[in-house]
Amino acid sequence: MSAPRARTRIQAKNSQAILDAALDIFSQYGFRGATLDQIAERAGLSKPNLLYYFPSKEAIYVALLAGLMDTWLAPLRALHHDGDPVEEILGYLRRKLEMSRLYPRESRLFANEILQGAPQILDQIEGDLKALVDDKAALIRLWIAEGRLAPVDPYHLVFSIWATTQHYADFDIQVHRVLGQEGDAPFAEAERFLTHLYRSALTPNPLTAR
Amino acid sequence: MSAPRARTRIQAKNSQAILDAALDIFSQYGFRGATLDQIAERAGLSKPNLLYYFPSKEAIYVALLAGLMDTWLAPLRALHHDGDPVEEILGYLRRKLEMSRLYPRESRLFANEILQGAPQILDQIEGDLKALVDDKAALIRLWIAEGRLAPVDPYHLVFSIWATTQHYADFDIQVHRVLGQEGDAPFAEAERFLTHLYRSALTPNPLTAR
DNA sequence: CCTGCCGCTGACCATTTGGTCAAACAATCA
DNA sequence: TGATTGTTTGACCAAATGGTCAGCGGCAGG
Repeated sequence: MSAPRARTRIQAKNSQAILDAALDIFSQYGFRGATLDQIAERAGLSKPNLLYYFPSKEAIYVALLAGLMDTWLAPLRALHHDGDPVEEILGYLRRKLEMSRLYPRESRLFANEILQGAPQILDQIEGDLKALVDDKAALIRLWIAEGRLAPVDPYHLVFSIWATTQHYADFDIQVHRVLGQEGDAPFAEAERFLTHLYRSALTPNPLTAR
Repeated sequence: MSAPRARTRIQAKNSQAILDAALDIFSQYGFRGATLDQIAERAGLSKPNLLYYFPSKEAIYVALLAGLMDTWLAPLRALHHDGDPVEEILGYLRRKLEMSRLYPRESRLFANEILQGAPQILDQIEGDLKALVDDKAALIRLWIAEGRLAPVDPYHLVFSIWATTQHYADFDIQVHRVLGQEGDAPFAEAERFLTHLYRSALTPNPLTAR
């Protein structure tokens, strides 16, 4: 997802391989549960060679998280005042679900980081993330005041979209086993269900609209 | 949540203290990331003393998970055919949210286990869990066929309830920081929001009902 | 009060783990 | 080609980690 700054071809290739392998391992076991040996083996490199490219285990982890937040918030940033409010939010829902489908490891990495108390990204949560959500919450309140959206708590609306979409990445094992399915089929079904869910709840009631 | 079988008072007290401490640690760091020293310190016992009560780290972890699944599924089991379908599902939603409020550590332990590939509970997921969801999905389909519930995919309805309710336990740090609140206030707000969300989506439309 | 078991501990052990380093090896460029 | 820079590795290290064990103290029942 994020390409590291590199001077030579070999550097670009190997540090990318390291980050990719580290994403596999960290997203599954969390920072503490992952080992450099696991990452090195998955990357096809020796452990000392890993540490030639990154100074420490934590540096790899931080490098992964560094680029993640921006990418992760891009779908919400794209929520704009123009257009129909309900369709705007449904578009956000679709983009977020697509993120879960395309980048499940990143979603799990994020989940693991938060479960462990968000030691690395707490300031980003209180800073960028909170600011962005505050901003979009104000927009949603505006839409509600205009009668173009049913009156709902904008923060919990956003939380519920995060929860439902990331669930398909973070708990995909459970989803697949319960459904008895494999592959991306659940995502298409989820999109249909969630679209109905949010369209019902967000469409303003014409009988009570002013 | 689950009391271990014990013969003496001291056994009961200490193994309970161990399980309580282990729940703290495992739910935050996952199985691999947790250490016996952490658990021993939190339990106020020495590490050899831990291993006097449990034969291994894994045994503690398994003991925690063993009782969890039943408790975790109790709210869904309580979904019955009697009563109004919409209110039944809203009741399930409320019970599940209450579980997140009262037992956030258990929720995180479960989340961590699934993130790591559910090595210990995969068979329970494919067995008990799937069977229960299949059963309740059939009930929901019945309600839909009777026109007493809007037509929705029952599996993804359940998934979305899991996702939205467990989110407030698993991601509570994020929720609290974004809201700038502390304590249980988010749960009350979430209940209001989610009630509206699901009531809107599940109430059958009288215009299209047959 | 003494005997035997339960509870507990310090010392110890093997393995794993994050990390270092000197030296070997490969690529590049003047 | 030779000098320089970039890349890789085997050997090694200290700390952390899961686990063992002999023994000691205390409490309980006879």
